[in-house]
Amino acid sequence: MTDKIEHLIQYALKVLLIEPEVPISIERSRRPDHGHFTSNIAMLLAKPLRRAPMTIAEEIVKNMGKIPESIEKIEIKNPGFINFFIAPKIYQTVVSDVLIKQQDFGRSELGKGAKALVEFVSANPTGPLTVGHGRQAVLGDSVARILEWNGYQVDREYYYNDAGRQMRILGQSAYIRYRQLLGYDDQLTDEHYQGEYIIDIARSIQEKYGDRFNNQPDHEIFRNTAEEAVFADIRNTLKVLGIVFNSFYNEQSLYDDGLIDDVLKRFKAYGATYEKDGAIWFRAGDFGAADDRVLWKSVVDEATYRLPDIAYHETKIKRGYDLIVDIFGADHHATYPDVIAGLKALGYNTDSIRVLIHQFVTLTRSGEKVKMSTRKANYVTLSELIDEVGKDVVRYFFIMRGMKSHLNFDLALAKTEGDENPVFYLQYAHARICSILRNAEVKGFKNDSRGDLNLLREEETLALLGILGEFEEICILCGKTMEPQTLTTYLQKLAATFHKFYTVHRVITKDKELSRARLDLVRAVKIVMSNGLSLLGINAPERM
RNA sequence: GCCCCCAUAGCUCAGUGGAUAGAGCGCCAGCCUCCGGAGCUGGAAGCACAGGUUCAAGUCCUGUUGGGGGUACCA
Repeated sequence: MTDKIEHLIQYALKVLLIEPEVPISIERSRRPDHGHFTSNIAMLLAKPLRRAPMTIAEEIVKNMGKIPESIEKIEIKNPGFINFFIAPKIYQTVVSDVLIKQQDFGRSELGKGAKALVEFVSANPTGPLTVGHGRQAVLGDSVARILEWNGYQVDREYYYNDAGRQMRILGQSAYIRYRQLLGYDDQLTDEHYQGEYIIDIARSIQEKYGDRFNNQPDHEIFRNTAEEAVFADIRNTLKVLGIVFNSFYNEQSLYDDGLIDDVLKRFKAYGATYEKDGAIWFRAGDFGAADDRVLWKSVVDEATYRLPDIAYHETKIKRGYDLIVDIFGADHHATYPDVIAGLKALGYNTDSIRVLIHQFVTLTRSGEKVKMSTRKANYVTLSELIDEVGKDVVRYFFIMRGMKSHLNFDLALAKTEGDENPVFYLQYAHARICSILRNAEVKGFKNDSRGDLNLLREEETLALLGILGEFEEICILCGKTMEPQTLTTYLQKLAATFHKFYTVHRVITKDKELSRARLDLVRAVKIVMSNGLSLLGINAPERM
């Protein structure tokens, strides 16, 4: 539709011998009395042409040539908007479009089959996933789903660090708990992981091997058993949320494959490093980052996390991904410029990398803030949260706010079942439609019989048709911005418009023709709602 | 000190530079002879502050204030 309108405007501009320096923008009107689409072209041209926008608008409208039937009316409104009113006939075709495409309605070819890698969660296996990880998990998975929907070939990847200090401490924590089980009075320090799960891990070692590893604090069994147990728990939690990764990439393999040495060697060869105080520094400042950074420590003979991070990202490029999406929490926002700088130093173009930074989750319980720290173990785990409120509510809560906003997760509110939870509003709309359709079947309406869509013309009905028509562009918008929250806002609007329609108009009436048309309409709403929810990984229930 | 994010209704949040800023919760007043009242209708109530850019600013820029996160040879 916007194509047609743009064509009309372009035609008029040609007649008027105006060459616009600005792109012609056509938007959906926000208010019904401003038509369905609107253009501000006259106002944009006012300055270069040095003429009043109203006059320009009038001339454009006068010179559009033949107006297609699909456009019912064109109005000019102060201070120079050109408003287009679309014929109901055009609006009504959305319904048949949805019914034909079914579960594919809304897909786009934005990505043109390009390979995309979405890296998210990437929590080190030192403890159960926290509520904070949950936000990232849901965000990342939703972004991945949206990209797939828009024609990308998407892989989900989890990167974890199994080579550094944190894992050593994890092993030590397990050892100390093991010693305690053996009856010694070893104590954990603040540095260690305090969680109950460490005791379980220690117990499993003790049950299997007794005191065989006593006095062997550095034995790999502690670290390995802990890592394995924690990872099994993490995978399980993610699975419950409906999140499945294509690959888990571990830091150790970068060392094993010699990639760390290789990157460092090239850095040195390119003169991107220097030595200072016995450490090896990267001239990150020369490649767009704020400050130079240490790559190789002097106090211990090992790399800082930046070096493997850079090597890891190089593999993403080498593995042939056209789009690389990194999802980080706000606490990591300072690290990605170093990675970008590192890749630039290695000679790569980094335009294909999109870094999405999400803000923190503030967890409140009975009005009190709960600080989340894996080490202190005074947190609510993601898994506990899912158990209490269900997967759909968890997913919805994490995605219903923009990623740049701090997310206030009120446990008390989330735990209450019922109408406080906005996700039910969407699911209810879907279930309600299913109920109508069941009812229709009982009354003898066939599932595949189509009605005369021309009968769909009341105010509330046209509003619903309009919302349905927006779905495709919303999907594309989400694909570009990678902000799934736009979709939740849309689905809320869709549900609201449907509920309003429902209260005003009966779907199944004595008028068979009208009933058939309205059944088509609600079937279309059901499909769009279901497609939208599936992009967020949320169920669309038939009954509630 | 420096860097990043945020500030919209009593609370939690929407709002692709456009024309009268929207929801939910809470509060007040209504709507079931009829497809699911987990719904619908109406009411009170708001863009932190000060400049600037623009025909047009909640939206962009600068500053101020307030909150969160960074700024490590932890990740």
